[in-house]
Amino acid sequence: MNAPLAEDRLQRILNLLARHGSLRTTALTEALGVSGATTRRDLDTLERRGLIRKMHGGAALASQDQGYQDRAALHQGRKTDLAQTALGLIRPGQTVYLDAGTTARSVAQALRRTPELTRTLRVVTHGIDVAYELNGECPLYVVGGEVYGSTFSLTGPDALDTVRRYRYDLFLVGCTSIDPTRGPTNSNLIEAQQKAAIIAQSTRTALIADSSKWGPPGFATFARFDQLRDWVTDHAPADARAAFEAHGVQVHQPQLR
Amino acid sequence: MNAPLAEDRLQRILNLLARHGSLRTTALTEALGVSGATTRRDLDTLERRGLIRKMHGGAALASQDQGYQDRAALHQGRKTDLAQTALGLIRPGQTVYLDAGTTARSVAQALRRTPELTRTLRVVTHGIDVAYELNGECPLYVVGGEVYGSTFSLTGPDALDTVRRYRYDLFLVGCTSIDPTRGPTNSNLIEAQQKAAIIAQSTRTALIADSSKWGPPGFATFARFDQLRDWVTDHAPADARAAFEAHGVQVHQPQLR
DNA sequence: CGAATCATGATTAATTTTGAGCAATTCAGA
DNA sequence: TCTGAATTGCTCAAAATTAATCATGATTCG
Repeated sequence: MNAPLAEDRLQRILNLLARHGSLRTTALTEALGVSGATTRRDLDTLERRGLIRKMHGGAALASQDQGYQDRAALHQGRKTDLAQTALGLIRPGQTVYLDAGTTARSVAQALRRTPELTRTLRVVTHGIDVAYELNGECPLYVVGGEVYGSTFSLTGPDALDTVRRYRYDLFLVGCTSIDPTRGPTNSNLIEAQQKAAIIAQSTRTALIADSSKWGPPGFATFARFDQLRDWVTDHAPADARAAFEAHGVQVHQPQLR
Repeated sequence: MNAPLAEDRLQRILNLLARHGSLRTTALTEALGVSGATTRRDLDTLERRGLIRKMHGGAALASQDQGYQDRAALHQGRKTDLAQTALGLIRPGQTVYLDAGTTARSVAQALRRTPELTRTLRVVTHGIDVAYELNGECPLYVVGGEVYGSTFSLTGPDALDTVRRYRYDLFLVGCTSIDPTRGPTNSNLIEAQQKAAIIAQSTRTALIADSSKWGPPGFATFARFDQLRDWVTDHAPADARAAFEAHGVQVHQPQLR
């Protein structure tokens, strides 16, 4: 008998989701004729590939292809929770280095919503969009350099130079992916170099990366696990959590809902 | 049967609020068919994501991002003409230093509308908003420094240092006011100092300032008239034009339609 | 052929969501 | 300012959902 292969089943899930927008796990289980465990595993892999968004009770398509802009809002919601959790690491009066990138940007937006804390900070960044968000909220320092197109991030020799001239209490860093054996990586070499330099100047470094970053090997490693003090994520798979905690990294997740 | 997911309920709340502006918690509870406790919890998470504002008895949509767009809309019409005229001074392949401030920002927007020219340029700036506008349009260099609150502008010793390390073909500079006898002025001393430093590194400097700037005495002078090569304005009163041309400054105005 | 790997299903423990009850707070009218 | 009603925040327990572990059969590879 030629039972449907796993890939076919995945495709079927995508089709069902495309038709219905979002579905409960139980509904999918019934439709596919497999066990709930398998359905959930399938949803895991689809989420790893960035094709869907899992939530308690079911899943929805990740791309906003069907004109449902709420998918973007869902994705945004997760990032917001992540950002909010990251705020918990910040103490009043600190000098915080905020990375560039969409994750850092959502942290900046979260900061703007808590002006009591933000006013007491000094924030340093090389992200144009981050600076834009935080303008006027607190003492703000922007590293100079060449703008690297898609990420709104300032890099280059000048940026490295500047970064090395100061010290930071806390570095909130993002990444492209997390290599289970080598640590967080970035697809751009120059940015990775810059992150490494900032880590060297920081008392404490916290990695902010959602669970989809775990697994796929990246290009340039910019930190060993033991250089991190915290990992802020939406969700920590068991193996990931173990890898981090084995190096003494504290794992933080959104608590309330 | 496919019961709606929690996230879908959140989206529904947003849709309802978008239609009605604000709603009582009891009305929402009834509309959603869940308990009051759940409704209140949902409102909590939406507020934590910064999407709504909760108040006693109900909730409303959070005002979206107005600080940004208000400023941009200000003086839009005239500034656009001014910016378009300024583009006439730029030659393909040049390295252009673009000032910070609302005037420079509208020049950046004009540049974005003429990608054929912009692609050939290298732009340097210390304006966060300018960089934000031009991101991805051309090689872009941003000077590092401390953000000076309201103007999105990067200043300070690092900025001065960096500025002095390079040379620019054309400096498009704005100002707070033009003192008829002493030249263009800025209300902020540090910014004035920076402008002066950029002028020293530039082959050609063009002042962009609408006619309302003419007359009122300002605070810190950053250039003498004879250091300018061009004045781009919406309208040049006779005495102003005379003052500029007496020092060999060319005056540019938008051509009347 | 045998060992190792993988996908799957079942079981159990942990987590999340939800609704209800109760005290504290806020609001509106006298 | 006082009072009563409405609203909110909180804790707790029940139900649903998910994660982790293990056993089983299929498949792959040496």
